[in-house]
Amino acid sequence: MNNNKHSHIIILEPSLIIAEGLVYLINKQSKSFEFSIINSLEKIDLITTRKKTELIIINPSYIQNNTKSFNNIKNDYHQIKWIGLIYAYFEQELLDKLDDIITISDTIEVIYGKINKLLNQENTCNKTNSPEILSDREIDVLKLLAVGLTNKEIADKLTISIHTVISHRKNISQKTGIKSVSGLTIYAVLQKIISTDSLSL
Amino acid sequence: MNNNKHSHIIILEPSLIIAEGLVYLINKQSKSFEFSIINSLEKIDLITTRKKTELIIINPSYIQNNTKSFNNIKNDYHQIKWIGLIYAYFEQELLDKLDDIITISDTIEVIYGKINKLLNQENTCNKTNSPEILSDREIDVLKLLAVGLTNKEIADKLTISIHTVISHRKNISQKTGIKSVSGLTIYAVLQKIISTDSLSL
DNA sequence: AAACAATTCATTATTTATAGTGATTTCAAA
DNA sequence: TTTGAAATCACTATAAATAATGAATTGTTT
Repeated sequence: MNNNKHSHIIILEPSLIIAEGLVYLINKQSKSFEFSIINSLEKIDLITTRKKTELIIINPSYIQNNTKSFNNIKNDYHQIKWIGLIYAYFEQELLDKLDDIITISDTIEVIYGKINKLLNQENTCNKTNSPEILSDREIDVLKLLAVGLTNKEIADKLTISIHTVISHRKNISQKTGIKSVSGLTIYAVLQKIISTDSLSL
Repeated sequence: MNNNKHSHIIILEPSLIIAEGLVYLINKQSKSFEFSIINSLEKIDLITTRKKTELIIINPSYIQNNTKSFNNIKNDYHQIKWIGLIYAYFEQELLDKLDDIITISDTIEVIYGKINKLLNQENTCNKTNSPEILSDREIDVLKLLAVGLTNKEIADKLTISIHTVISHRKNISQKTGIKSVSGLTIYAVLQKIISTDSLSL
């Protein structure tokens, strides 16, 4: 168990609902943490200069568009542990950059356990087995396909032409050997490219 | 503005983080609400018998697999308003059953505004399109659809005409509120109508 | 007997998806 | 520097799915 008084945790999460809910629940488990809720990677610097931060709980979307900044911060502050807070689908490659992952469906016990585990360990790198057959863009397309969008809708969403979407789908089907939408959907679920959390339970 | 003291709100959301975060933020705006956080449709009955509920904030996944229960509750308690709390993709048909929608990215001002708007209006009924469980034949069709067969192939397999298959599919989509093949596939998986083993790779 | 749900089949018009074949640009690895 | 993968876009022709309406038959249930 973590005995440090007032370990400092930064929460980087766009939804205030989620951020405050997390703070509330962790506080209910233990008063030994101090929190800063922020909404951009850049603000990490401001906070860490004033206060030693031990853990950052981050919505991976902040990394998605700022991989460079993220890597810089990670290099600057080796001691900081990173936990991904996820409630949508993210590429496995993205999640691999983090030390651990929690989801909004996790019980507070699980979350609290993971936090303490990270704060009390020196180093544990995790590597995962991602098939990596599909390219980034193909995964983008597959994600949208698997939630029911048509080619046209996917094109609009990704701001590319429908021809490109069709092209990607051709490649996806070739690479995976799966032609049907239903097959690709199940593939996406099994590969954790999409989540059924939203539908289950 | 809502002047009722202690309006009662039920929150039906699997993620405690989100539920508690929502309560925290709404409370910060106004102390005039009382909350019950629950995790199944069935518990609505228990609570509403003891306390008059005016609003239910619900994660639509609870409806997806229990459309029947949902409709029953909606019929039993006409006065209750429903707000969907979404952070994943849901079919529009599903969301149409609700009076309004908030997302976890919404600011508390937006959320608070929507709650008050609903609580202060007398009636804005939106009709429900009575969905029921699928018939035997519809399940036959869904099974084959969910493993990737085309309508024509399904027709051949069931030795019926393609018109009949299309007819069944129309009914399936109406009953479930799910139009896309991928959505129906996930539905079939979650309903254990098919197993992911059949297509695993 | 009347009402109803389930199953079956049909037509027409329109929208989407698929198959096949190219092509250009960019960027990283050999 | 050549090679190749990734991402982008295009054209043609065909196949498949959907929407809107309609209807006949067989069973149950009331």
